[in-house]
Amino acid sequence: MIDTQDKCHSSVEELLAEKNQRYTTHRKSIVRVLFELSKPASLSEILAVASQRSINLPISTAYRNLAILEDCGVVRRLIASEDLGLYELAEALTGNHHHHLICEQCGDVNDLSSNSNLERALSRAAEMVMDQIDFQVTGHRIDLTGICSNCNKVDSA
Amino acid sequence: MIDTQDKCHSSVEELLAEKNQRYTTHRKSIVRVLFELSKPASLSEILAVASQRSINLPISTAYRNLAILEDCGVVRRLIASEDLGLYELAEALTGNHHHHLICEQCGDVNDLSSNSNLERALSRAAEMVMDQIDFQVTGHRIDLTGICSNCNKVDSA
DNA sequence: TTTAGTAATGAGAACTATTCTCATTATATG
DNA sequence: CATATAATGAGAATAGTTCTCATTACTAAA
Repeated sequence: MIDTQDKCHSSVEELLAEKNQRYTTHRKSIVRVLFELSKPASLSEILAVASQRSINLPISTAYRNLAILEDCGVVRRLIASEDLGLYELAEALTGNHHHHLICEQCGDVNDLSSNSNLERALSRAAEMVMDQIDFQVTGHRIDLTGICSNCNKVDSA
Repeated sequence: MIDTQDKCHSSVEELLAEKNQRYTTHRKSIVRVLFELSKPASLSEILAVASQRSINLPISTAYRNLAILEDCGVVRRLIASEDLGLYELAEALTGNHHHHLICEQCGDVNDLSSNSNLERALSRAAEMVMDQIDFQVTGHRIDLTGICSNCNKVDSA
């Protein structure tokens, strides 16, 4: 489990090097933002945080780099929101296996660290599936959907 | 559990009526296609099947009706594909609680009927989550990701 | 340190799924 | 039958994302 940003950056550097990619300033900025947010973020959120730090990150560069980082196993692009790509650091990088809490009202997505009971149940389920059908399971996604604390407050107000 | 298309159509009619919506020919065609495919389908797949039956379903009408059907609880729009909306009949309509097998290679999505072990584990997990954090869980999504039989064949060929 | 050669950048065009607009057509109701 | 409302369909508009291409920044060899 990667716990400091320094360790994170050096791991990223290795992953990029494996694919002959440079760890440029822009790429480092993106990883830094994702590390510090520690929740899935949309492109505009990433740009906003960068902008707060006077980092000018052009849209096309940001998308291109996110795609490259994804290809190198640094970033994962989630499929969780209706019409927005959300990005987070890959589990293979952080070592933090987790799932997501998705608010059905505002679309906000937050991490939910997994627990061993749930994971055991899922592995069993995956095995059952593999036995029964012709599909090679390599991973799973679990999202819990509902109403986040913010939206709950707004509703009752 | 709805097992015949006739039952399905009458349930849909009721659901629409609750919201003062008519069960028009187009809407019936969409429901029919989704019922018969019995797997999540993109708009273009839906249109293709309709077209095979000489049903001319304009894009704008199809989207509009899918949105209305979703609003009435007839259809569910999945978030499972990178850049395509996928539609299926809602579980509340069919009574068939299931999850999805998503092929990471071709993006194809298929149904996976759930089983009680898995569901029990998930409800427990949901309860644990609710206790620990401020998030009101109302549902869950589980996708198993991997390689579908088709892509497996192609790879080994 | 120069010099290629290659990689990354940035601005804006292009693309694509989806939604919107609005005039026309169909349907239901008094 | 008349009128109000709903649904339709063609195409414009929108928005997230990707592509293009000229420019700039690195890197490595001479």
